[in-house]
Amino acid sequence: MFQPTGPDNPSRSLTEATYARIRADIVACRLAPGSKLKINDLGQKQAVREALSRLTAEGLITAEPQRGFHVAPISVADLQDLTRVRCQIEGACLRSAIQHGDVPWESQMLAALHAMSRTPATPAGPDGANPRGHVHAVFHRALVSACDSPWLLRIREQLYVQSERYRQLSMAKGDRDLDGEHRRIVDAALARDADLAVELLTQHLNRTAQA
Amino acid sequence: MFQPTGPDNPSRSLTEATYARIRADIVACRLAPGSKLKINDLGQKQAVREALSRLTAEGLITAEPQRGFHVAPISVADLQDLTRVRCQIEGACLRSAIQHGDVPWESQMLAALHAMSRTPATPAGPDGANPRGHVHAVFHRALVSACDSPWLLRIREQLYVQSERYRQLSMAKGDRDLDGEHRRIVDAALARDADLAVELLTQHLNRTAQA
DNA sequence: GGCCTGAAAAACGTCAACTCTTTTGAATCT
DNA sequence: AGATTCAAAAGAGTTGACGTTTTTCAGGCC
Repeated sequence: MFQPTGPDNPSRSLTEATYARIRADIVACRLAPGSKLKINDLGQKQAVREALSRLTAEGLITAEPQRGFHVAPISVADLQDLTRVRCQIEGACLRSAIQHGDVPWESQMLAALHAMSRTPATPAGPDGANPRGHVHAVFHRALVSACDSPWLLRIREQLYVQSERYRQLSMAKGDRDLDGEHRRIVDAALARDADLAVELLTQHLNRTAQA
Repeated sequence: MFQPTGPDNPSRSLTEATYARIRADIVACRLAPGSKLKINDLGQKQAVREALSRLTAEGLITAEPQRGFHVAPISVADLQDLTRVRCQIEGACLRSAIQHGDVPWESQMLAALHAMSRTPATPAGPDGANPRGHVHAVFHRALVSACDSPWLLRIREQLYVQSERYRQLSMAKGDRDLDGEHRRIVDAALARDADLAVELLTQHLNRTAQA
């Protein structure tokens, strides 16, 4: 039979592909927050329903029985709350990573830092791929990759995805020295100065939320 | 977040009901950790698939394409990690609740405390209903209900469900003064002594994890 | 006896048709 | 005009059947 949709089809199942596509559309705000999601327009019904169910549990979508699905709304209050919690969680992850980090961890951070400095802010490919957003996610993940708590990392990932939606909207405010901020965080982490690193990270997150 | 679907609460949709049922079965360990889940045995296929998808995103189930679903495994390492993170999250929730709590919050706590002291540890109804587990969940939710951070509460709820699975297994160790521990936490909360309340809560969670 | 081979059976994923609820909009009544 | 009612349209939820992949297990080979 035919293995559907997509120029490159790495996914094994249609459901998986549909899930990834809709999720990317939400995170990139190509699907407006609060807007209604019409199942029939999104692809094969079954696959879509399953994908939306997963996204519901993830907090990117809200569901009401017999009334369909909506993209989760956003608000300044939500951003403020989200940022505050992220500072706590990411901070805890970073502390743990600094305590347990080994050489591969250090290498990963530096590699991600370099990749980011060499990736210009391209205006979003038409296929939906966003290289800048991707390296940014990779960097922040590398920063905490040595954290020894799977649960903390899982929560962190969940919150990061949420923040991505706001980040997409505040783009173009490119007057910040992002690379410099990242650089200083890495320096503090390499020096194993947990307090300083967490402080810098907190400032970084709070600054990002100003938009 | 989630309203259990009992016999008296017929859910509007089959999917919703199936989701609630399977979830309850996992939390109560009627579905053994790590065991394979056969879709055809669980009910109508579509509803089951959708329910399992949601549970996957919630962390109660693992999924591998073309290979079906498994109940998420449990381990001592996972319990230790989970407990550590829970102390942090529940602690943060409790601090916020103590800071922002009003009279209705105080009332809720006392009501839940009383309900628990009057609910004996019944040996699990045949319909799956577990009154003791329910009032326990209600109490811990009431404790932090005045927390002003929706995200913290959401994370807390997620982690609580996970811990419920372990709690089910460690039942019968009824030689602890649970009501007393709960009582002391409430007293500290009412006295607005955040440090003491969090300390007592941490001890409470850690003791529960000893099993 | 242990191991590889391959066909049958089970389970997973996909699809199209059907039913029921919600929504919409036009005609009617106050 | 504004509100109300009811019927048609749209969309959500459910069902059973179909194709594909994985797993099982019996038979043969080393």
